[in-house]
Amino acid sequence: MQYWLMKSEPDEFSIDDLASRPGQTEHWDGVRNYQARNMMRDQMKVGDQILFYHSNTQPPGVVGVAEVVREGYPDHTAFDPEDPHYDPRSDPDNPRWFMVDVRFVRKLRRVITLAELKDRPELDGLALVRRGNRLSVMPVEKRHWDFILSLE
DNA sequence: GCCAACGTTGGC
DNA sequence: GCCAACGTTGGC
Repeated sequence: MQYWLMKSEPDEFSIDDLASRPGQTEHWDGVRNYQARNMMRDQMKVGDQILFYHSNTQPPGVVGVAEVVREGYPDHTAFDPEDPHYDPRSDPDNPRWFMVDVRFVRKLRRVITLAELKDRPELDGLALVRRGNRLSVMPVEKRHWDFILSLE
């Protein structure tokens, strides 16, 4: 089993939105970055655990846990001209963008803020706290996962 | 709202 | 294949 961190802007899709979806499950659509796509298409497996991170909010930080319930499949929002994530270069016969389905596991008792995570030498090497990191999907080592949740 | 970092695009 | 221009992310 592997561990991941996924970013979402709470104004767009928050941990509470996930918890209130039917089956507490939603597809993670709209990712338009090749590195993130490759991870969702090739590496994320059913049962993998996810840190749910709120970005572009005050304060940014880890707010909950989710898990993968369906492995990579084409992101249909890329085919829909009405969708804000429409990409005419993605073809149903040769899809460019992929997504996974994730299910709510739990909310943390408190937000573990980015500022706290940056302060911790134990998290050196965590992709999230590397300078300039903009990936919206990234792997998390188990030792980092355990440490982050120990801060709760 | 600013802007640094970084990914993508497209002319050459 | 290089790289300048441009767009986006996301913290602050």
